[in-house]
Amino acid sequence: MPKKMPKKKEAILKAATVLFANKGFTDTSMHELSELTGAAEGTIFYHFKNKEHLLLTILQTTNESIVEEFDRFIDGREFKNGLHMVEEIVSFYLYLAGIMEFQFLLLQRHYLYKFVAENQDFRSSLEEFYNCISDMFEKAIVRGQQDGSIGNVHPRKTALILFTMVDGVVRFKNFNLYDAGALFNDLIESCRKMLKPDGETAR
Amino acid sequence: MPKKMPKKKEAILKAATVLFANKGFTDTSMHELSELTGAAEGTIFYHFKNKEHLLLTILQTTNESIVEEFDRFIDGREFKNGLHMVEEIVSFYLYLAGIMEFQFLLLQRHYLYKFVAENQDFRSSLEEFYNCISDMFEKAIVRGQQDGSIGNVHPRKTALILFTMVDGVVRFKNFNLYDAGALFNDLIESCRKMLKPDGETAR
DNA sequence: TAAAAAACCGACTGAGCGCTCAGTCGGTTT
DNA sequence: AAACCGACTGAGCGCTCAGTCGGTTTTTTA
Repeated sequence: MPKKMPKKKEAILKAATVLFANKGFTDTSMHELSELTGAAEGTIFYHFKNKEHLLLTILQTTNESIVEEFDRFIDGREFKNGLHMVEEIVSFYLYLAGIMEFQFLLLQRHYLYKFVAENQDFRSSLEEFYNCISDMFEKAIVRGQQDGSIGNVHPRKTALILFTMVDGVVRFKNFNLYDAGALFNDLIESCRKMLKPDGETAR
Repeated sequence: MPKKMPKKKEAILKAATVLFANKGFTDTSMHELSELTGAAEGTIFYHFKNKEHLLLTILQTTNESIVEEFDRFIDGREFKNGLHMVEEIVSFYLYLAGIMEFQFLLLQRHYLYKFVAENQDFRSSLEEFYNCISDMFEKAIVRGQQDGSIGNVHPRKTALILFTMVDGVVRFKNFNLYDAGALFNDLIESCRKMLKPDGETAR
């Protein structure tokens, strides 16, 4: 983790994350960013060579901190079986999406994909995030199939479906359509039923 | 359905739908739109009083045609039971999201929510769309619980989870992350398992 | 077929944008 | 005490944008 960062630089990164997530890239002006942080416009360009590079920096730090959070989560925990691990990943994803609201919102915004299509650095960061999540689900499913807590499903495809599910719930929450919390129990229950071995009775 | 529309007006609506969906609202310029349609910039403002009103018109026609498609789909079909109906709705949603790619992409773009928050007309259109889909799922679930094809789940909440699932898959497809088609069979199978009555053996 | 109405045109405007740059300032090194 | 440093400043430049306006062409109507 990079420490010792100039005050203004840190303030700019923080404010820009919120603005880029809420208002979008083009709809956020450097002037607005300068007013909000108390930094002069020139200061922003002193720290970041241009607007796009500011976004890239935000995307990279966001990706790093999310991947790091998940690594720490997986390492520091014992899961009694694969199914339980899936459930915990879902919970933790929703938890993180709550406390890192703006970062997750940013990752879902479609304008990122213009940059991803044109810039390798953007692509790398975003791919790492997506792979991190889907690999985690896949590992949990494979483990569950070994210990018998999960039935005979296609690990990769089912991992992707789980990912789209939690991602969809987060999107609904970010769009202020529905409260993710209210759906939590039913979501976990749905996952259990989706994954449980054939012929078993639901809990 | 409004017929008899001036040639250029129709061309503008069509092109703007694609541009607003792919590039976003702010990143689409009226000049670009004028070049692409062969209409002069003045013509655009002759038909639509400003850029925002052009977007609103697109949102309204999009919403109307999607709701209409679903109404026709539900009316013109017999479902052998509630579960089957859920499966068919999921299929049809994915089918529509394929042939109306840009309209669905537009509906998912986050910048819409700035307008929704500030403008009642935007809000009405978007709410109608979301209610149409979730109500349909809910009705199918309730019917399934009556005919015994669906187990004891919370109808509304489960409807929302189904919605977030298909919506999530469409988003992954629109982001070019994964192919929705490759996930189709596993998605339907997941829905079946999620919904099936307790104690039954999977097919 | 002439008049009226609707559709269309494109040069133009001024506000706002990203970004530059010459320069200030307090602290460290030489 | 001179030289150098990174952090920061804000006026200003070149340019793009949404929206306007006075005029022309096409279509409808009487």
